[in-house]
Amino acid sequence: MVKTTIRELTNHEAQMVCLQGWVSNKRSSKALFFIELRDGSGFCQCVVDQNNVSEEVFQKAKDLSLASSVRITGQAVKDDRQIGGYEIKVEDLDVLQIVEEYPISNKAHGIEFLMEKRHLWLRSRRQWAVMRIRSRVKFTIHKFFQERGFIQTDAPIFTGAACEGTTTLFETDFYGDPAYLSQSGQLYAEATAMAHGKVYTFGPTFRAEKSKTRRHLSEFWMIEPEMAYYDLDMDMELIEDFIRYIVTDIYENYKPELEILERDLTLFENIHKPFPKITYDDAIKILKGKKDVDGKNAIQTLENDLAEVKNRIEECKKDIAEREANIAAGGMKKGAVNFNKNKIDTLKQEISKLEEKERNIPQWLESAKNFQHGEDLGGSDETVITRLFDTPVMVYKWPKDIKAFYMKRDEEDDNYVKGVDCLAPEGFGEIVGGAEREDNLDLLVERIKEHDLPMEAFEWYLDLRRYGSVPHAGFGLGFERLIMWLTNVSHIRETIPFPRYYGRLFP
RNA sequence: UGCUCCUUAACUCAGUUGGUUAGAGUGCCGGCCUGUUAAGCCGAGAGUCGUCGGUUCGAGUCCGACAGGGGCAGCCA
Repeated sequence: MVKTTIRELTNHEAQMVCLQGWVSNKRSSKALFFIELRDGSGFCQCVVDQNNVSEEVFQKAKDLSLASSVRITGQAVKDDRQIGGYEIKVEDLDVLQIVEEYPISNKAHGIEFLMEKRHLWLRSRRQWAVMRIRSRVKFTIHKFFQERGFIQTDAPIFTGAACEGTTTLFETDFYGDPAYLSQSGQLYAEATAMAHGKVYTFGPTFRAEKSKTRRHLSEFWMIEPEMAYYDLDMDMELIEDFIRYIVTDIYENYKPELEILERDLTLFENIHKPFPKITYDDAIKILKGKKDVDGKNAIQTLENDLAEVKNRIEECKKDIAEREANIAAGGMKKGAVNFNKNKIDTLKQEISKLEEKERNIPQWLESAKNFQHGEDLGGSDETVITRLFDTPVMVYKWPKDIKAFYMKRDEEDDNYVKGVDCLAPEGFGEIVGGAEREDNLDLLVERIKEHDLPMEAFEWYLDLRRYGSVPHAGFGLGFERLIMWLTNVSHIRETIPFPRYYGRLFP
């Protein structure tokens, strides 16, 4: 008998093994118990057969409850019906603790309840899969940059001033002086890039905006590469290689996790295609329906969506009415009545979600149709544009007034800057924001004044242009947004073990 | 911060134009079933209807304030 983990079972086929874990589900019949065990490395069904075990072991199996901790000894048997491909024929059980009543059942829970129980929720199958992917992506990011000669450098978390101005920051007391928690490491990355050539930072970032949306956190992680002697084109090329590298790695190595998450794999299968690169001006034309993408029109697509939603609401209502009539007619068995009542509840919930969409889509249409050149793309605008693509899209050459002060002016047209946003497909929206940086001292000073930023706070930054200024570029990637996109979880709160956001500081 | 929807059992939700004792499913507990994948079937227990105030003979239901949550927008990653 050998102590092992579920993930390692493939090396112990037909052998006696001992697994140490927790009960994640239990099903029973008269002489059989199916115990779904998780041990951190995976999930595995363990079968307790009355004919195979002692009376005592059978009774122990009967007493096991959800989340109880247990050591299970038995034979590892290959079974293709199981998710991990193996099953344990149990011979002995060693119970460490029987749990009275585990708060999280295998049924529906709301996000608020689950967040209160986040410390337990992390044990659930989907959360487990998300955290494994998070870990892998973190590793792969380091691998990507290290393989290409980048040096990882750290930006400070306490800062004396806002890096980019506008954002709301968390204020702390730093030996009597106000200090702010960092909202970006980019400016510091520019400094270390002038020391090492190619660098990246990977650290936590803090924003004190009172945003309660599925895309925002108060504390999140950012990756910010910065490269000396890079221009915007090289920057975009790097972004594309980087995203393709990560997506490919997850696709090739994390299929079981993607399966648990029920991730549609279209994204992963299309990732080899070149990412379209379009200018801001073209993006606006697409948004306003004046330019099609592969024969798909943005406004038309949105109108079709709305019609589809309305149709579906009607279908649901009809279905509900029929089921209610059938129940009222009588003569139905209790089980069938319950089934129909459940179905009606499900349909009602679907309707309330659809009605939310029905309220939102017309607003998105309005926003798209009335979009004025020079405005920044809003969340819904990004959704509208990226619905039309099946790979990430690069949008570059932005009006200077809506972008940060440090972006380099476009040599061809003074009104634009050499910035780029990488938008993820399937309506997801922005995951990367990057730019070639302004390397001319006078122009940079001018921009700081235009943005009304405190010049003295940027003196050290201006030194980078005084002493050996070179063209350079970089980008910033929101780590949790990337994970959210890869795993397709509905809320960014699920992509970090203990999320911090407006109204949430515990657990 | 603005708009909008919501708060009823441990969980997810029904509850019609205000009217006796408040409904279901799930979970927990008991029973049945030899292969289940959110198993199934039968049974039992479980509620200060978010808080405060108002209208009314009567409020889960109507009105107001407050608190908390979801969605969207803004801000952004």
